[in-house]
Amino acid sequence: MRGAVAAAWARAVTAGALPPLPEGTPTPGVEVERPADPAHGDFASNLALRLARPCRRPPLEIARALADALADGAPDASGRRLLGAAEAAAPGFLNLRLDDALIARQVDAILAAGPAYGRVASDEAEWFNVEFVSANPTGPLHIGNARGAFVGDSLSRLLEAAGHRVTREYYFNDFGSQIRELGESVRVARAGGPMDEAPYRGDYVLELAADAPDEVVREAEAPGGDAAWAYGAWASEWIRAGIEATMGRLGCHFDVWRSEGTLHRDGWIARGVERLRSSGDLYESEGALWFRSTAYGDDKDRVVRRSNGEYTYFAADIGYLVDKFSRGFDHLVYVWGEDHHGTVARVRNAAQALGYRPESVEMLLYSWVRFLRDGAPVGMSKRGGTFITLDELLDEVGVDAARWFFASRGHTSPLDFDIELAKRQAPENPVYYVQYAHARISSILRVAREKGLSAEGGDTTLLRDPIELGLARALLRLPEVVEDGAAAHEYHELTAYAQELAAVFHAFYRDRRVVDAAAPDVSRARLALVDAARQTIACALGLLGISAPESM
RNA sequence: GUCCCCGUAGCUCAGUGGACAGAGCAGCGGUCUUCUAAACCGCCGGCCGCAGGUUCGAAUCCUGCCGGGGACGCCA
Repeated sequence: MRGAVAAAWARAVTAGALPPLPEGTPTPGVEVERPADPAHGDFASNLALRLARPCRRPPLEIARALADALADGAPDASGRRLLGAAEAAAPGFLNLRLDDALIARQVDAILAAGPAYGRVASDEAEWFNVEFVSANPTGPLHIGNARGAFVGDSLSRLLEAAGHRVTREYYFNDFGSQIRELGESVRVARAGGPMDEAPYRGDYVLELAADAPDEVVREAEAPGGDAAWAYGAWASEWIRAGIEATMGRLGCHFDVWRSEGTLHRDGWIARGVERLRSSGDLYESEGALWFRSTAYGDDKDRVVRRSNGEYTYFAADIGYLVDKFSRGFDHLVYVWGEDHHGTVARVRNAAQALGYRPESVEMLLYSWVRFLRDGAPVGMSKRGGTFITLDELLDEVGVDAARWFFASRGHTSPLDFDIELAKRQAPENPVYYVQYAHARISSILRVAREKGLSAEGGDTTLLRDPIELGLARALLRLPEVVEDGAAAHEYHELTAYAQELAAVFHAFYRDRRVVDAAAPDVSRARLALVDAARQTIACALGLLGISAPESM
């Protein structure tokens, strides 16, 4: 569509209907958007408004010239009509309407695409590494981890739909003192000691203590054995497996579980540091090794190796960068809580110093969610054990409702999530509104089958009235929602679209009867239409990891 | 102190340069003998935090201020 407008502009200039741009004027980009008001057509361009000043002509006059030029060249290369109408509107918008027959024909294309409808083939397919959650395995996932989990998985699904390849990755620390503290907590629990002396005090520590297998206990309690380490190593793996199970419940499966320990053992950290040293980005001072982050715009240099010889977390970040890029990714996405804001600059700087394109490293920071119960904030402390687990949240409000809640908000918005309110409003939640549309259509299809009617052989050229075409138009927007969302790394437009699509369907349902034994041809055409609608809703929900029930 | 995010309807949030600022929930009033009423229709509800500026046009961009959250240590 953008190309059609640009071509029309060129034709208008050649034909002398519009003056050429004066020398030295930057060419305005041709912008085409979906107007908010359907009366303004399927697409609209502000090109005339942008050309008014350089061309020294009234915008409306320019818009008229563009509309005329578009009408001249309406049939595309294959001779089909794309445009139904092109008209100028005050103050200078160019409103475009697709040809109705073309819209109706697309219903067949949607049905032919099947569940793959909405998936876009990208000209510039890239391989993304999306790293998210990455909570240390010192306790079960809690509601504080929820947003990162949903954000990361929803984004991954969207990128895949847009034709990219995605590796979902979870990074965890099985190396540092936190694991030792976890093990110590298990030891204290087994010894029946007072838990308020243990570093971690949640109920799950008691469960771990009770479930520790004999061989772990033998190793831990052996004379001269390192009890904290032995318990910690076992417990952290046990917890990690639990995290994997919780994520599986959300429909999220990580491709790679990367541990900081293996990063050290496999030499990635030393390798990364060495590369920075040879590129001259490191220096020693006060016995510590520093990265010259200020050379890349940071406000201070950053320590890589402490004076006691230990690598910092930042050093692990450096090694991890080298590790990730060595695996062939084009693009790294880090989904982090906003508390990581301070580490963004140094990691990107390190990537640049290592010779990677800075644009290929993206940090997606999400804002905190304030969890409430009947208006009162829910406290959260992993060490103190006073937290609500993600599993408990899912038990209470359900996977579909939770996924919708997080997917329908931009990740930079601070959110309030009232658990009691979410449960109480569950039936009114927009996610059920969308699912209901899917169930309703499924029901129509069932009824049709009982009456011997199906979409099979439906002639979509019979779809001509505005109600039918309005629904068909709504269906056609899915691919561009996917494309735009993936390009912007924003998925919440999908929820808005799904809701709107459901609303259009519900209105259609009110106004047009689908199954009518007296009019089998119309019935079959409309069955094709609603089946395409069902499929489109299922695709949109699928991209959000939400189920599409056949009945409710 | 420096930096980042946010401030839009009673509540939770979309909209981030275009055509009258939207949705859901909550509230009020209507609609089921007919493919699922978890639906539909109508009403109520906004100095888009405040003040300047840029623009043909600003909720959107710039500056300052106010309010909320967060980050800044050779910490992990």
